[in-house]
Amino acid sequence: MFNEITQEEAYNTEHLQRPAKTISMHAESSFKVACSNCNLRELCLPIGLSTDEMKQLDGMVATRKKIKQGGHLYSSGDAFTTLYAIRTGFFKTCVVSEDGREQVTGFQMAGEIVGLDGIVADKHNCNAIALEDAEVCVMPFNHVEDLSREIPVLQRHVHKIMSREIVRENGVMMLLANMRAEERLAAFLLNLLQRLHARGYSKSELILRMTREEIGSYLGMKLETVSRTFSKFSDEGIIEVKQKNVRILDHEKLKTIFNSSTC
Amino acid sequence: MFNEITQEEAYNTEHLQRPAKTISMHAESSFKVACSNCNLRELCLPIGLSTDEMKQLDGMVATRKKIKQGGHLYSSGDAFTTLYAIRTGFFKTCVVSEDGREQVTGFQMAGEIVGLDGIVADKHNCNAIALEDAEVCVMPFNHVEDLSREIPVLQRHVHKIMSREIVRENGVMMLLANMRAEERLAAFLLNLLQRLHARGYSKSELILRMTREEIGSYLGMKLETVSRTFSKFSDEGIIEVKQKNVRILDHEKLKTIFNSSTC
DNA sequence: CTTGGAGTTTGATGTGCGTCAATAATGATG
DNA sequence: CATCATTATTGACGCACATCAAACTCCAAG
Repeated sequence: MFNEITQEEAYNTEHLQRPAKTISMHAESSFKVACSNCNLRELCLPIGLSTDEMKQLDGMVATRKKIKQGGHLYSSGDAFTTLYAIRTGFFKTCVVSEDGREQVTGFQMAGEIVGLDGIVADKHNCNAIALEDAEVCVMPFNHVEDLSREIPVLQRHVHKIMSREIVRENGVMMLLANMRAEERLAAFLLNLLQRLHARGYSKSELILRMTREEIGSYLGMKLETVSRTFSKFSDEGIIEVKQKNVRILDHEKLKTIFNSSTC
Repeated sequence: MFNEITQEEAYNTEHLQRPAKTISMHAESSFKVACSNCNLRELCLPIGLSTDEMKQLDGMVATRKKIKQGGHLYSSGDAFTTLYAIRTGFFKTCVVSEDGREQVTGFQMAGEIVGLDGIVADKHNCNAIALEDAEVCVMPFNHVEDLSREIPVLQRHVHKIMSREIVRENGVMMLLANMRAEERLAAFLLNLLQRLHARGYSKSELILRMTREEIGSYLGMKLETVSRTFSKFSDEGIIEVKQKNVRILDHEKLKTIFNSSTC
């Protein structure tokens, strides 16, 4: 039987020293908006910063900004001025073609940086939309660049973040061009699990913040196929699915599906 | 979108009367290896450099390197130390999955930068393979970073190059996830034409440096489908195809195919 | 010249996923 | 609580592209 996963349960595992609640309490508390105080600094910031450098960095975040579920952090065509570090909540980024087709290009969670698409043309190339109520750190890009020139380890960090995005998208291209529906969904789940695990969440259950249609868009398949594939995994005892709640029953089998050329 | 000329590239168009052959002759000549002498500097380098800054930049390229057709500029897993600017020739980059499936992630030509995938993990994530005899400028990444800290306009340029790659890959994701074979091939041809045109080549003919299989890998379709789609375009009087040579007869129709939701 | 291999084209057939449609589950709202 | 909109599930059917197969072109080596 599938017991419903409450948010609290899913968000609270033995690995999690800092549950999300605490983070948002800090945000409301008397602490200054400063990276050096931030619970997410291991995710956002480079390691090996000196105390002085950390102090310099505290100026990087100009303000914080709250976005309601469904709200746009930025939209395609908006002038680009800042990057955003996600503090809480879940986002999707998507491009829209001339004829109106939407393509989800990624899902982003706490500690990840969005807005990099805007640098090349000084305007954003996609929409960033909150999939749940969220809060971000606003980092004016000029400021990031100024600090990068002062702090080489930050400079390298910025380069790595951009390179990581390039490599991620290479992986998505492989996924879209070569893999079948089951492999895509397995890859998607494993990727989400791994990133959530790095944030202290369970390796065996997760709550999907996005709809089947959004998953489908990202994976290049129709929502019906996403649903069917979930059902298939469920029938095979690999996962338990109840709407947005997913429990992983056979992590190994999921991995096998992911990198088997079952053709 | 996918085939849009970026602001940065657009300004080059009028300046480039010289075909690639002239460039490689210069490479053999007595000119010192220096960006300030390079015919491709409008493609590789930021605009608005002072004479002093240009002089500083001349140190960026450590050496040049020739790669024979089929040779690897770098391979997946290789230690990352340098970026490469392509001087002459044509490259493909491709990732290989654990089970051996190859995915072409891009085709690169003169003036474009390869190697960005290596930054995040200090080792390369893909193979870069010459599709014809080629020459590249070797730019040690430490050096690029050092100079970026000195020259803000170079720093911004590096960021733009990486952002451009991210945006390009967003477009490819749209292509792979949403478009049908004809749209993909039309997009591919238009993109190649636009980039070649920015380098002084004809808008109405091109020579494909890659095989049908490589095109197919990039576009997420089988080589037979690539071939059939070429034949279809040919039957419809949109292009003329003779092996690797393609002549565009109806540029407008190609554009229509590209962004029509013919569904 | 001939030979062989790599690349390409084209046809016949199969299939994974899209499309269309009906129903169910869920959450939001008054 | 009832109502409605959104999201998800499931089935029946069709199609775009993959697969399999054969022949053709081109070019390099002998």
